[in-house]
Amino acid sequence: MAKDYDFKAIEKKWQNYWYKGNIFEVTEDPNKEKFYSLIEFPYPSGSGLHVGHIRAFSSMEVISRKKRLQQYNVLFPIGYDAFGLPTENYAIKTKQHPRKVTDSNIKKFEEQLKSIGYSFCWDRTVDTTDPSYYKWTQWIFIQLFKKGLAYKSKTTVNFCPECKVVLANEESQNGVCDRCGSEVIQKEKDVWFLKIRDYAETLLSGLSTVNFPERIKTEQENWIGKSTGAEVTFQIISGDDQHPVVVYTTRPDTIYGATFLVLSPEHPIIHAIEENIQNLPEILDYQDKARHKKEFERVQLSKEKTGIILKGIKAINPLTNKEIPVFVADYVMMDYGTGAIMAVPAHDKRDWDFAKAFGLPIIEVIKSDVDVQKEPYVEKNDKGIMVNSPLINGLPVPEAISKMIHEMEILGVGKPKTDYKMKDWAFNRQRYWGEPIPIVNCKKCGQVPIPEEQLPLLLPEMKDFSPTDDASSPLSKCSDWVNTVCPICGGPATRETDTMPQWAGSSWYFLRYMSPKDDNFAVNPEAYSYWGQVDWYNGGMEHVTRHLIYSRFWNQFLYDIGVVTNKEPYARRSAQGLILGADGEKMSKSRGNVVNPDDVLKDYGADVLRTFILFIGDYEKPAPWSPDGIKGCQRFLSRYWALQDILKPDKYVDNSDLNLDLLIKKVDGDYENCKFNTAIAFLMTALNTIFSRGCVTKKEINTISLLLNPVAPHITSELFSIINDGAMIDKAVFPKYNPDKLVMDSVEIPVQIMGKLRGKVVIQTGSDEESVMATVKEQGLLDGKTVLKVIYVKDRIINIIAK
RNA sequence: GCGAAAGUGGCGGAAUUGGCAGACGCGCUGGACUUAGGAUCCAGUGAGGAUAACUCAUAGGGGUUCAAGUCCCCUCUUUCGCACCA
Repeated sequence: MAKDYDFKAIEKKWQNYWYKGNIFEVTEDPNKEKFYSLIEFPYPSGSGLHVGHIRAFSSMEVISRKKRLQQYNVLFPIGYDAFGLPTENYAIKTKQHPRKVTDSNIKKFEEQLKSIGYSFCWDRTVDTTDPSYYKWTQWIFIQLFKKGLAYKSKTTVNFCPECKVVLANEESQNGVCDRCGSEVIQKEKDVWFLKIRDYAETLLSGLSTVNFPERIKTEQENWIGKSTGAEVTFQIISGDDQHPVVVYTTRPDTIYGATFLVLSPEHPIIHAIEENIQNLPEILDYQDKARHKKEFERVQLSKEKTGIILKGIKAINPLTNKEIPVFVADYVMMDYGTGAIMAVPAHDKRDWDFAKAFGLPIIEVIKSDVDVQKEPYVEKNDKGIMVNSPLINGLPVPEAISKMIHEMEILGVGKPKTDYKMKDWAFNRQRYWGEPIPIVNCKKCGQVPIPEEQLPLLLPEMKDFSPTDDASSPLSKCSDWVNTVCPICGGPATRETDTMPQWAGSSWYFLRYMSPKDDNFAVNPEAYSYWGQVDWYNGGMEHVTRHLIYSRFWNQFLYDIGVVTNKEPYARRSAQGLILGADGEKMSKSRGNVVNPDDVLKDYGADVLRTFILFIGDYEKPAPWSPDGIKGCQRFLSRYWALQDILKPDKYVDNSDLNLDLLIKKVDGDYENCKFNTAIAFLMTALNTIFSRGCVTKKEINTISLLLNPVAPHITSELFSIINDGAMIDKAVFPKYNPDKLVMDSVEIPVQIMGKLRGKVVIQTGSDEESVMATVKEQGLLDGKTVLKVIYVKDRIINIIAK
């Protein structure tokens, strides 16, 4: 009998072999095919690794180890996305420097990751807060600035009074701060933006060139929110003057049904025509109220339409030349389209609600069975036919749209227009622990990027980097650093005191891994030409509309300026599901259902933890942690260990019950498709077969060891070396299956009579219908019935229709 | 409201894409070995039925088919994403 498996000692032994020997480090080797597998690098929080990380990393860990055994040159790097608020807040609270906090957190993460046995290329570790890294984050910002893709503009921003930081729209959904959950308020500020909207089209079209799950593509498409339509100019009559107001519509074909115009409360035209607005005080009051409603409130209170007519003001429908009333209403948003709409109540729910509330005319322009006076008819299938629309009567909607746009162009009142929901990326934060924005403000020269040879622009050393109450950056308190000279004219100038958002460093880290120590390039061109695209990137669904879009944007920009040669950074993307607490709820400290991986490691060891996290369920779906379930994986691995006790020379073993070729095909294929749970289930079944047979061959142990090695590398390394006189499993080759040997000689198939299961017969593989029927009769399954019809699916099933 | 995905034993989940529903694991029941069992091994385990034949079972209802968890129609539920987007 083999000794009990001492996971503590054996896991330590192999980790030493891997990490001291640096065996996962790779160099560009043109003779070997490369494989670049990437995980989302962690934020090194003080609480350390959680089980969610382990699920997220384990998929690419399995793929990386498997690809190495399959003789690929595998780049599987690790790093830390270490700028950010929690570290800074913790540093302030504990009166330490964030640098110190970050370093000790990173150290802890590294120890934990190594104790799980991950096969990262440790020599390539990057840290976004390292000046040698953020030098290049700043460099990319300067390139964006030089191309006019970084600009500063005054806007109202979402401000979290708790974190004292400006938030992007993505970080303040539903009007609450993403981080602390407190209510966001609106504040007027100068804000840096990156013109991601300029890349909306290529971000959209690029999706067709990559292998992302459909749900991820859909989410990104929705986020970008492309719509096509037209801009149409209405003239507003204000006293003796006419003012053009442009509306955006996706349905220019319905313009004959446009019976009123609605302006957003913020629309600038209101100020221009205010002398002719007879009920101006009422309007000003409404504007004021709208301003105090936060954006999310305007959205949430959408049930009731409010608005006020502009008395004394009219607009002209440019197609009918009829006068129509003009309203201001907060259901129209200033930041989408043009901030003004033509309302077509017959065919738009919101316009219809508004028209009903204000007693406005409703004119049907698309034929339907619906009485549009009673409910709006919203066209969905593009099959409607236009009515009451002189220029386009009788046309189906799609043709009506293009004809109408054409007519509008002739009349000079409209033109085609494409719009996007996605807004430019607010790119600054008023915090200390981030990359300083490398721009100097000079009274004479304006905004001047600091010369590239002066990068990195280091964060100044400060004693007190707590946030200010007035929403300006802590860096503004550091006057020595703020006051500088203009790189162009040499005159006095001041530095930008804001820092970049946390998304900055993570937008290009996958490139830095290729040449993490290069001083001359963000990414070394030679290294890039070898590693190129990330072959497979796994991460969370929560990053699909932020990090994944931002980093695609940066990569596309770097492609445009010739830094990289692939337009898309990631060839394939997968996403793991959440690990929930044992109660099926999201893990959280307040619920007390958090599983600490260190405890699991202590009780079961790394291999069991790794196996279980992959066996727990469908990789892409959420799965509750099961404290009992993990025991099944522990038993599985100890049964695997016990294989050595029943090892017999090949000639004494009848192994016709186990098809190794099929096993290889299933396991390999399941790994490639993220079906880790079923891959492990197949290996369990193989062990069940072997143990019920009672003996095992060396070939079987070796095949199973190699198949299982990516999941449980320690125990398989050990057993492989025991069985093979000290040979190293990482020098072995992953097994290949023989396609000719996938089918067994005989197969048992079900026999159905009248569609009901009535028995089973064992047949030679590939038998024809006659011989199967003969077997069926032989076994008396027909019971003297008359056969009317037989449906036989080869090697699968036979169904007999009989009386 | 719009869009997407999903609903299978006590639980996590399988099902070669229309072909034996419940693989694999947990849990549970009985047994063996044990001073002991939160160790290990063996057997059983969807429900009903005399533990037999058989019948019923994949959210509910209808349909297509020799054959439906899988395809079609309707209803319900859940999760996720987007949301006064013009």
